[in-house]
Amino acid sequence: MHDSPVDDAVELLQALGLKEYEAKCFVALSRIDAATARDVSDLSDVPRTRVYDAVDALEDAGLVARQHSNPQRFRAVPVADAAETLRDQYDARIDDLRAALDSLPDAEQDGDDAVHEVWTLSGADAVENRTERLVADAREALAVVATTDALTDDVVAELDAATARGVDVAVGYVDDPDFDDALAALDEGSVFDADADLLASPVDDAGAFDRFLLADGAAVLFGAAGDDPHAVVGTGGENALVAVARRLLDDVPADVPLVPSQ
Amino acid sequence: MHDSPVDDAVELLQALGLKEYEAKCFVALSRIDAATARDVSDLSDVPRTRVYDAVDALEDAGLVARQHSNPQRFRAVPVADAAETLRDQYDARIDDLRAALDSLPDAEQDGDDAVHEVWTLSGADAVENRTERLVADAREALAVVATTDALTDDVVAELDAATARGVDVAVGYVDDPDFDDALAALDEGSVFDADADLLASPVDDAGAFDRFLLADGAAVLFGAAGDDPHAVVGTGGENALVAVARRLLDDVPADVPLVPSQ
DNA sequence: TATTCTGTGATTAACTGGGTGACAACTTCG
DNA sequence: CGAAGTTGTCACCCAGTTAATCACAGAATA
Repeated sequence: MHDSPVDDAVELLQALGLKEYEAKCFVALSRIDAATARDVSDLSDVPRTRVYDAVDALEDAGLVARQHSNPQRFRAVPVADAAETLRDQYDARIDDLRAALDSLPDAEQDGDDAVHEVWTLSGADAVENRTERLVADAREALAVVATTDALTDDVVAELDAATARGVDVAVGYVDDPDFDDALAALDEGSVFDADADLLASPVDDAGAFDRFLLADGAAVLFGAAGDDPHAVVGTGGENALVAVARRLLDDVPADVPLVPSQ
Repeated sequence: MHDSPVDDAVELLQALGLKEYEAKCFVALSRIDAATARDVSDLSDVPRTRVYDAVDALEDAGLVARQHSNPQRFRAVPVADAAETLRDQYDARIDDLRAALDSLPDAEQDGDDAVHEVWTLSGADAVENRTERLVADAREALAVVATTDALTDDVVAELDAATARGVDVAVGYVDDPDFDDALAALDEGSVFDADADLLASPVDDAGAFDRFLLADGAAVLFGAAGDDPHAVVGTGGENALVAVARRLLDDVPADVPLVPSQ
């Protein structure tokens, strides 16, 4: 069963950094035109004496307007404006963060350029971003097998860009009616016939992967969606993962370039 | 004096919801290519035994990749990817929030349509959004006096849209070289010559305002930038603020429509 | 084998946030 | 005007979280 919209909104606001009381007060105020502290308390189960604290914070965050009368009356900013205000604040913080991280003093130590390393990565967004980056960083050859779900617009755009800059892109064909649509933007010549079961076969006991990339014969990525989205990435030509990758692509036509043709 | 970039980044990450240890570990990892728990501890002042907890959380958030060896090695996702991942997560939450708030059950009680009310609003983003909304909601007449800083692209776009839908828009001219540029998109006929000191005069002891809007003779907004960005908004034709508004616009040419011509 | 290091767990202290009550100032109403 | 109720501010307590430290078994290294 599903939570009520009220609880949903409260939880989301808390996830966005508001305290429980603040979230409840804002939701209550969003359901009413204007209200006193008592009204808010009755509608939100927040103790009346604490409504004032919560509303102070909401006012500072730009989410509530206040009428300085006695009794005071509060009003929530319109939903669209509240969402926009929150988005503005987070965008600003993230921009600042980028700047701060970019200007971080380096602390490099051992130039330990290990050639064969295997890393794991968690989270749907992280997998998506890493996938795009791997495509964007490909220099000469790129093989991809992925479900239609994994081929987001952004990924396809990166594949396009890779083709455009001269990378040999080979996208494995998966038996899915939507697959052709997803790749409409790509050159047909770069699509080959992949084993439909390839992605379904369990590589480890965690489950099946939904995408698989091999770039320049040196960087590999296996990505899994599902409850626990994660990816296994391998870097370096000596990597054991590369062997696995080659093996999985056994049935690729001979003219599909999987490694740099140097 | 200013904090170091390291401290800045740590604070920003905490503002974005990370714990202190998580933030410090991520910053440390961002300064180095790959590192063991000990390396991270040395570089971040986080107790070594707690680096593991922190990195677990960072991995779940998609901000850190892990090499499952002994000793384990950790690597921060590239700055651009990290920022993108965080932004994706917040955008998704905010979209969900909008949906939840839109489907909130109403709890209207007293149809207490007070005609003269004065509200205050805090925060630069909230003021900006409220300004845009007031312009967007104008139906017949709109008078604006603002500094060039207050006339953001979005506000000018809204002014444009208002003119396009038949609203009589009157923008007070402020003596600023950039002012003409800011209003290049607007019809020249809608710009009048305002008293340059109008915005500088202290209306209350909080300081000067940087924008002033009067819509349909019924809605008023005074906005102040500076250390404590806030706005005073008045709704309803009977509002005392409207009188103040009219008084401030004494020197407006007679053909500038300040109230609906009904 | 001896020594050092890694990774996990338990434990404590400090802090934050939720929850309750006291109380003076103010409003309202008889 | 006085009584009764409401409002807004504070102080306080308690529980859950998080920072901080220690103990220890297994692994790696010399």
